Amino acid sequence: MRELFHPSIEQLSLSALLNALGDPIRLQIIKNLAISGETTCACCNIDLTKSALSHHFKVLRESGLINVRIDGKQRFLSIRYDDLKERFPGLLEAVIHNL
Amino acid sequence: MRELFHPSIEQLSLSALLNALGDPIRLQIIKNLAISGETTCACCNIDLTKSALSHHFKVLRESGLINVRIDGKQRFLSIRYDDLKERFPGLLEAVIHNL
DNA sequence: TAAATAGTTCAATACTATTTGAACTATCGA
DNA sequence: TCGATAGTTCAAATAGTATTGAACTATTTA
Repeated sequence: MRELFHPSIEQLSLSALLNALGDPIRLQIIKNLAISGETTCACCNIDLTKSALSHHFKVLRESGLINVRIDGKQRFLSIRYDDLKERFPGLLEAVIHNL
Repeated sequence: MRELFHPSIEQLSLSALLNALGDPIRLQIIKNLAISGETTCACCNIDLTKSALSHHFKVLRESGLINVRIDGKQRFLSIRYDDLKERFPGLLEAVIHNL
């Protein structure tokens, strides 16, 4: 695996984003990323197997909420603030503000 | 059935709200309510059986997104703007603005 | 009181999501 | 190159959600 799929700004869907956010574990991941900035998958402090975490990262990535940057043997996760702000202004700000 | 359960402001949960919103049909219902104001269940213009619609109304009501007021043989649905604004300021505004 | 109206509930089915552990890929360091 | 590290993918199990039609409740109107 070299490149990971990330939806373009035009491909973002409101219901897919809300659906991805509507899970307590994924919301916790977003909260951690909002606090810590870019981090690796392992830095999420969530008590789940790594394959279950990988599943949630995939849902977040494919919905457009996060960017996954591959660097060596690690993947760095970050919230796609600018893209989300452009497509759905105010939405992510409101969610994060209410975490 | 005389009284319907509606969660109090303190009982509202962000992930339950986002989960309720993260479904295209329920988002369409919210859109219709945002445009039309209070309406009956039958006024949703959604091509689903009435039992399926009833299910979605229940999810929206139990998550705290809508209020259901019984009046005679009809139920009038409306968005709980004020309660949501108090508990999660900016959230619903952002969603509705991006519908 | 009988029929119509508005919606809920139930049981069954189908579909979708979550979780786990094992096997896998890719990269880095010794 | 060997082993460790970081994470993905797969198959299988489980759990949860959505949909339908039929039966039901409550209310209104004739």
